[in-house]
Amino acid sequence: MTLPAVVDRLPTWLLTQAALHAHRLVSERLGEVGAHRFDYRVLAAIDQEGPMSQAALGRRTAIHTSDLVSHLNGMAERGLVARVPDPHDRRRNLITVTPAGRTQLRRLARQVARIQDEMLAPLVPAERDVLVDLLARVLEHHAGRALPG
Amino acid sequence: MTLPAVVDRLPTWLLTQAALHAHRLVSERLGEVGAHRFDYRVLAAIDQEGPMSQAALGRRTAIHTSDLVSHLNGMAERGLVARVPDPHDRRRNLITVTPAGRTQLRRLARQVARIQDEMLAPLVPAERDVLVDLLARVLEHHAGRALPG
DNA sequence: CGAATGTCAGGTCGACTGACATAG
DNA sequence: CCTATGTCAGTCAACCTGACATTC
Repeated sequence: MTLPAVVDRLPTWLLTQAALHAHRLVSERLGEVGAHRFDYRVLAAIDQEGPMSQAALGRRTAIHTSDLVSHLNGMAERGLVARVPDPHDRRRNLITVTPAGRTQLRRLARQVARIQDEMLAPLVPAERDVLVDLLARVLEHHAGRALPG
Repeated sequence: MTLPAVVDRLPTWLLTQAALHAHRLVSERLGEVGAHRFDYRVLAAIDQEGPMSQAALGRRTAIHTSDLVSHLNGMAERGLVARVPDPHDRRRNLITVTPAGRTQLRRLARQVARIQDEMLAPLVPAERDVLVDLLARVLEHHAGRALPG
């Protein structure tokens, strides 16, 4: 492939292009095990922090509330999560992970680890850490503003 | 904002999130000067390498040919580029930059530089170089495969 | 009252596919 | 004949907006 020399070293370009590849990889590899991109984020968030409302889950996972609704429908149909009414706040559903969801989470965690390795194949471990640190700092800087929803 | 702790250090997550911010920044800041995201890529590519066919331009800029058609329509209407028939290959249009296009290119180059600075604000120059290097290597590794079109 | 929650209907934009006529 | 080019119509997935009823 002929890379656009013009723009070759532009951070915003490199980021969006790398993210495109990352996105494709994740979608493909998770699709191979019958999962959607969002499944891992959702399962891991609840597994780690316990059942929470859809609004809280959306904030945690940066999935827009309106998208979360239909995706939780799908995950509930596949038996991965369940909605239980919050006894203390009747507006809320507490989203819980089913046993099948926990099994799937373990499988996805392995798959996700493989995906990271594939994504960063050309970098040695120390370089991967550096990349992650730099990206995390950039992200933290921008996280304050402009998270709509 | 509450960042998703689960996924906090996952490269693919960090990349897609950072790219989201980058994308927003670029679209907003270029919109402010009446330009589309693609304008800079297109103008810079031709300015740097001379007039070329739409197919070649698409390869250079990683803009899909079918999208390029309509965007070039817009840029032509705005007087930034012109299509001239290639005398040696009657299938081709050679895309050329008009004087107005060159003026706009200079303006956009300045704006793009500002955007990079805003994007990488928390990093010192040496760190920015490291980030760019790492991303470029990752991208080069993935560039071989899966560039559809 | 004002604010948060879950739901839905829909809009926009970017990446992509498929078809086609024309030319090499 | 097979391939490349330019064009168009249209799909698909993400991200986002706006509205609404319910509950706090």
